[in-house]
Amino acid sequence: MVGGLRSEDGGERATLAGWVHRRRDLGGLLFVDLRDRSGLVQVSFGPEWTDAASLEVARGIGHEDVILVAGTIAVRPDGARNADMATGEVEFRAENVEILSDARTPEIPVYRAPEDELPAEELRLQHRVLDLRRFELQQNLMLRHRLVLETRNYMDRHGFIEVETPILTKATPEGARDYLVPSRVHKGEFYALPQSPQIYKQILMVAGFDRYFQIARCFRDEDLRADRQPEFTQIDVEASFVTVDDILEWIQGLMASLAAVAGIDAPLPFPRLTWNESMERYGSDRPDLRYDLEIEDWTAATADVDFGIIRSQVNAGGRVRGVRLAGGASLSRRQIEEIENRAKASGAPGLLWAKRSEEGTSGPLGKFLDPAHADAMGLAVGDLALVSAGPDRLTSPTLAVVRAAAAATAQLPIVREHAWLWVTDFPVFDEENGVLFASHHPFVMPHLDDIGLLDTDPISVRGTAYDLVYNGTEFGSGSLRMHDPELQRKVLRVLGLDDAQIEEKFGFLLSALSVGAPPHGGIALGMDRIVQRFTGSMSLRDVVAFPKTTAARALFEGAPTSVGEGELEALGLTLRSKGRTES
RNA sequence: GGGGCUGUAGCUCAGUCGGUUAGAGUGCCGGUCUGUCACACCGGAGGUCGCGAGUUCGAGUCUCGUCAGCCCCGCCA
Repeated sequence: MVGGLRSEDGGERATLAGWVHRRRDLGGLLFVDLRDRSGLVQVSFGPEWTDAASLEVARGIGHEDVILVAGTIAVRPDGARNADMATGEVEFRAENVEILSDARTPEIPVYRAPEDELPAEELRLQHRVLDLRRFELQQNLMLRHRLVLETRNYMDRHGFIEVETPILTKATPEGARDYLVPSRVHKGEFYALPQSPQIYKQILMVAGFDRYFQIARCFRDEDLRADRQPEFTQIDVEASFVTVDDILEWIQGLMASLAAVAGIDAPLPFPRLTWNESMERYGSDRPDLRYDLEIEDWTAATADVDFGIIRSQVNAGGRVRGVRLAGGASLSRRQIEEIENRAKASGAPGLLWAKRSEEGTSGPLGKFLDPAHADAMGLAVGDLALVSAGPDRLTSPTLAVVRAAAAATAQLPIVREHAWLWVTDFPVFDEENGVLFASHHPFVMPHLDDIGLLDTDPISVRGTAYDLVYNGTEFGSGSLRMHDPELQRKVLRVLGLDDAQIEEKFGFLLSALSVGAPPHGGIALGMDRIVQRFTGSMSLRDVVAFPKTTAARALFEGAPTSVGEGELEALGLTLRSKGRTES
């Protein structure tokens, strides 16, 4: 490993191998920066210590060639040391050299000068083998390895065993589209790739593997984003005879261990908020708590404000809520508009605001306020209130965006650089256009106190579900599960499934739950996302060795591809149309 | 499915109002050089301006379409 050479190693004979990162040919002397994944070291060739034949070979060395050099590690002469280089005290004096592999001129450079831009991502993905030689990607994948290793060690220390579950499986009940794999033996039938090992891990609980985990590959056939890949890796965990507290303690311990590997703070225990509190105070179920800014309820404070929008929304049962930016009155109209635009971009109908100065209050809402109102809202001179009036369903997401945008625009101070949070007691159900659906997945154990509400008011049934949030990103999500097949059946019925559908989709789970199922629960954590955040990468593509593009293509290996008639026929398939331009 | 941005030499980019020979840096090839580390210096090669139509006397530049990459919305319960 070349990157670890130091002056103490001076005088030692050695043989080094690696890639030619950079070369400097001075005529008589020739320098090569030799690279492997540990770093760089300067190899020097000169007539005084390199044999003549090797000197000739060295002249022909090109970028990215793989070479083998034998010689001595030498402390560099005075004035020739490089303080910017970890190995800058030493150099390797090559006595002879062998080119193990001749590289063609690389399509994209591995070496980059300090100011150089990265090549276009399209090219970096096409020539992934070269891009993966980049220092940053090597660091990312090495950290990823250490995090996976620490996960396995931690889970093992806590008595969990890793069990592999199938990749060729049955369509799972998550909401995403499945990747399907045609069966050759059973023509016309398909396997699905797992969106998660959810049902398998529950069945493992019934089978008695009371503490399970898996570094599990999952697949979802949905459109992609910077933080979404069609295949991704979860730390999947399930345990029997446990409480929510047991799981949260194990997992926050795991996160603290992983964070320590990455050199990130994770003080235990992580704070907890119920879903209701989180929505009330931050408008979001994954608030970014790096900065302090909370939503306030100003319905009472504005009860006698004679402003049409407010009165009509409150009369319709809505509330007046908003965030108060201390000193925010200094924001320009343009900055406020920017916040408003971001709120609108995420579906908000509009945003009201009020500034308070020595002269009084101003702004679309401000002009309807008198000093007493401003006092009641806690709005001091110099403050800015950003306000949304309406039903919580609309104002919460709006204010969540406003909160984030305002924090960015007003450059609110970061009060904690690493903000960990548990959000608990997610509702079991959600609804859109009058249709009820499972807000997490349909196996979440409802709170025992709320089971009576299943028939009367399902929307208010709280679940034993929790999310792990780091700096506003959801790292993972879990719950206790229903181990009583009758309760499970009931929830599925509430979701609108009839008995035939329940049998077809969940029969094997219900059957398993009927042979003696222990109470159990677990969580799934997004490994890629954790590595992304820990490395500070902008994209998941920088923490996955061979990622897909946003159109789900693999540019390096060139997938997907069309297949021949013969292969289709063996699978019992015919294509309706060929090629990408027909639909 | 929708919106936006980008596409010029191997790579990173510039290219004026539509104008006749499309440039720079780097890389590549050749040469000089014994302490460089973004080595320096001299010389050279390298272009389907993503692709296809259209407008025009004339298109890298304007219009339409299309492909690819990226970002966002929908979607991912």
